[in-house]
Amino acid sequence: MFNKILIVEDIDSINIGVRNRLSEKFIFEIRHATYCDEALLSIKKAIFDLQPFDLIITDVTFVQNHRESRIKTGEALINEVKNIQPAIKTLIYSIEDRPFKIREYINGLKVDGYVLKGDNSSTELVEAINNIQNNGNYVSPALSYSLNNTRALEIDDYDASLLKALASGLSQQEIGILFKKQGKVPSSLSSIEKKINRLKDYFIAKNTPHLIAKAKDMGLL
Amino acid sequence: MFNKILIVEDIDSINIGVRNRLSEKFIFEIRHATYCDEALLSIKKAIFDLQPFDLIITDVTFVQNHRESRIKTGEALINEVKNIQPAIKTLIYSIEDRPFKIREYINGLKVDGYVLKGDNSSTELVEAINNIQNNGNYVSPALSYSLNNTRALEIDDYDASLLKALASGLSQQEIGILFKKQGKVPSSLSSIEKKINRLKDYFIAKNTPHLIAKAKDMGLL
DNA sequence: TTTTTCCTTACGGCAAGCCGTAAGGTATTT
DNA sequence: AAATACCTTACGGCTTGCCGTAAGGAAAAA
Repeated sequence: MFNKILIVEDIDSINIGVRNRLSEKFIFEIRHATYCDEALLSIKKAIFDLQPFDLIITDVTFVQNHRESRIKTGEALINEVKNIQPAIKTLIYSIEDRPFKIREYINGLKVDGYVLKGDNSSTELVEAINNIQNNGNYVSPALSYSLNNTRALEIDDYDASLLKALASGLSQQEIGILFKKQGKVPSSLSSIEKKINRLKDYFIAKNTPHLIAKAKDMGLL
Repeated sequence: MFNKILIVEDIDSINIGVRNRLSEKFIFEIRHATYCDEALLSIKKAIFDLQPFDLIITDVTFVQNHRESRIKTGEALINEVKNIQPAIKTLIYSIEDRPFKIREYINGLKVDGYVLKGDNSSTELVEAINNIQNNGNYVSPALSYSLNNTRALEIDDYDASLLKALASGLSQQEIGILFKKQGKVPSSLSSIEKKINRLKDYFIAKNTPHLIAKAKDMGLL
């Protein structure tokens, strides 16, 4: 059973709503932080006080406001938190529904739960916490379909950096030079042409600007 | 004084949070809808019952879920609501912070208030409602700076459709043909080249893919 | 009205991107 | 070990985009 959890969320309305619901359903202590640096500090202090958090619930995106936070995203926060407390359970509570991103969180970040903010999300949150308490996982039902759909999966690391290079204004030649420097292969002009062509086929894009627009729309950039 | 308000918001946590706060501070009746079609229906019914809403508080973006809603955005909702009840007060409560968009809402849509979701937003919401009750306006302080900043203002209608055409994969020639057909001027290949060039200067973009990426980032596409 | 300025259009040379073909290399299959 | 398939690279011709110059036309200033 959890004794203490931390919610990281910068929208106060959500904070109030979540706290309300969770304190109806659970008896653990609920703390919250409105930005990532504050969250990390709380985690550290809790460890020092020998009363560590059992679970951290965090959003991924935070609005940049007056107070500068070193850690900008929930993703970075989870990484840092796991460095100092590897056994902590993690749950992402976000509106982000792009499969590509969520796969990153689940497979790369190894979060225990992913709840999509929506019209039933506080109920899902309760269910997710119950699962995680029993060492299980949870992913919002609305996402299971798109996660099993393989479409975005076929874009690999190479393709991603190629798109990124194009979006940052590099010419095909410059990309070749960059990739050679980075030891990325293939790096010849010819191969880069071919790779871009494959991407255009894949996204059904008529030319490079079109490709960039589509990649942006799909959240790959 | 307001007697009855409607909140349109599809994230339940926010709904709970906002309701909580507003019912502490005000005595008016609070209803809510989780999607736009439901909201419009409530507005119509309230008029029919001779107990119309005084204020509608709505988000702009809604996640597309199982139940299909004809009206997809808060923007469209406000338009339709004002058609049937022109005197109703309107307030947008959203995370959208791109100046270009917000100008549209305030100048085009003539909303009475715009509150940015953030770590102090429920307090702002209270202040905004107080202002609007006295026939005033309200815009979140965090936005006043970027709204007065003229940068994005210099992009006119022509530029916008040019960017859109590029993002949809048209070649410069094709754009010329399209513009001729639409009676848009200038439409010559040469002028289109020049206009694109101006945009690249403006956005400090090295080439067209780069331009599209930047335009997307700034929310112009 | 005349002058000036700004905008649109046309053209030509050069660079970048596009596309097909072909050769060499590497990994996999048999 | 040989054969096959796949990937990387190279090259040439063609199209598109890029950039400067220049001429014609419309609106604004004098």
